[in-house]
Amino acid sequence: MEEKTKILLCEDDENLSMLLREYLQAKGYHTDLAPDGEAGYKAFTKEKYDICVLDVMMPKKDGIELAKDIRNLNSDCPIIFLTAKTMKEDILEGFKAGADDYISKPFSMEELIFRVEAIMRRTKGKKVKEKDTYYLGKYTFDTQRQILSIADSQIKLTTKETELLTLLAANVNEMVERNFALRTIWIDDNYFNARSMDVYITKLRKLLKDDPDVGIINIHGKGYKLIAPKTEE
Amino acid sequence: MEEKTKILLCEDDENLSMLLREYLQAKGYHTDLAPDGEAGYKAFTKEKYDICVLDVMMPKKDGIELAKDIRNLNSDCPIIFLTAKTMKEDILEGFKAGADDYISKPFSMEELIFRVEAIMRRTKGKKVKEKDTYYLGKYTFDTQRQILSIADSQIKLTTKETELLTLLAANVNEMVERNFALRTIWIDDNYFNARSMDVYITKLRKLLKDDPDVGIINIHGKGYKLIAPKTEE
DNA sequence: ATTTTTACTTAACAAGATTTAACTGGCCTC
DNA sequence: GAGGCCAGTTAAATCTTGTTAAGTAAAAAT
Repeated sequence: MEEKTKILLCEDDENLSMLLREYLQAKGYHTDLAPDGEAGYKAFTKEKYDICVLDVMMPKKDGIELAKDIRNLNSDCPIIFLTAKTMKEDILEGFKAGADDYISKPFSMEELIFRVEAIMRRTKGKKVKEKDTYYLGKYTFDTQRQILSIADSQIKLTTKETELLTLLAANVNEMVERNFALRTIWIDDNYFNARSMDVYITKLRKLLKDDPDVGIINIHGKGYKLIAPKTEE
Repeated sequence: MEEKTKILLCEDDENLSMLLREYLQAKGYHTDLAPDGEAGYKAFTKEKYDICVLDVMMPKKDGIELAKDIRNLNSDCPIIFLTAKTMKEDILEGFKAGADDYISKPFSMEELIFRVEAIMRRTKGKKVKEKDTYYLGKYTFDTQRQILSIADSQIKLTTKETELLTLLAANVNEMVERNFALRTIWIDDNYFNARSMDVYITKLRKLLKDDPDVGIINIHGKGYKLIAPKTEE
């Protein structure tokens, strides 16, 4: 059996951390949460992780301290910091403490996934399974090239179209919550972004109309579900 | 045994210099530190360096003075300046004193590495272990000779074309941020340079149009991604 | 020394992507 | 079945990217 990549996520904002875990899970990562630096350290000593994502600002022990401690265990586990946007000093401090990368808040979850995968690619070389082509009924959707094809026509999708369709395709025949999609792709789930997402749902529906077995349905008040016939993996 | 590239780093902020050394070391460079211009000069007379990275603002003897002195030893050792972002005058002075390139603070370490490697590529021609030939679908891209070939046609690329394509090729199938590219290649990420980069993206797309599996796609508001089929290493 | 070539930048405009706005209709509750 | 919220659609506005051509400056050639 294939081993899942294991991520240790230290973040004191529980909202955020639950959300991130959910998303990482959907992407096939196993994620353990720690609400502060001390808990993070404890978790790190008990389990073997492939990657650590540490908030810089945390109670009890901040991310920088924690990173140093992790490095002291002479671990070469890659570390990604989450920092507030302006804190250039944090970033420097972070690199000194042995960080591999950092992301400034606010960030979209896609961004996090992207960095995680970039690091896994660099370090492990393998282990990134990251599906990049989905088969949806008669459609083929290449997330790398941002191309949706059916029969012999290829349609180039825009970035947002790709992001949204990727999210839906990663959860075919399962519901994706509106807010989850908004926060994943648009970062903020305010009124206007919600309208914007509506617009993109409309666009995707048009793009997907050539196969009657494929479509996006709305679950009132909850979210959307991409419907497509099951295919062999 | 392969000789390491030797870098002389003159920088009075010890935090920063230690950090840079660590990073350069990780990238396979040997780095000597000097905390001020005089120490830098002394070090330079004693050792042979492949490249000098000088902070402009330093106690005792500033980077400009030091560069002049280094040039007086009729050395052709490449020099990179570190300057504060706003100090346009420094940059002019620096070039007058014989600089090869400069980086404005704050900069990312990737940026520094990239510049160092670009210079090594230009000057030494050798010694950079960094991959110097990329295989992009049916294309072969020789960064040393600045030649892009497909089938039996060879196209000579200009310096800027080469730099941009190298940056993209070094991150195939991954996004390169617009600003990163701008700051790395054009040094400053202002409006006009951004337009200029657009122009070069267009040129590269034209050059790459003979293999449908290769292309540069835009990630709206973020950056570019060079798409190419995966090849065995 | 003058012309020619080359690399690159600036300008101007066209096309594309995304968001905002305005309006329409559906669904859900009471 | 009326009122309120949620979703769908379309078009306009805004912002980003793409393209082409003209402009500039330095290098190379004559």
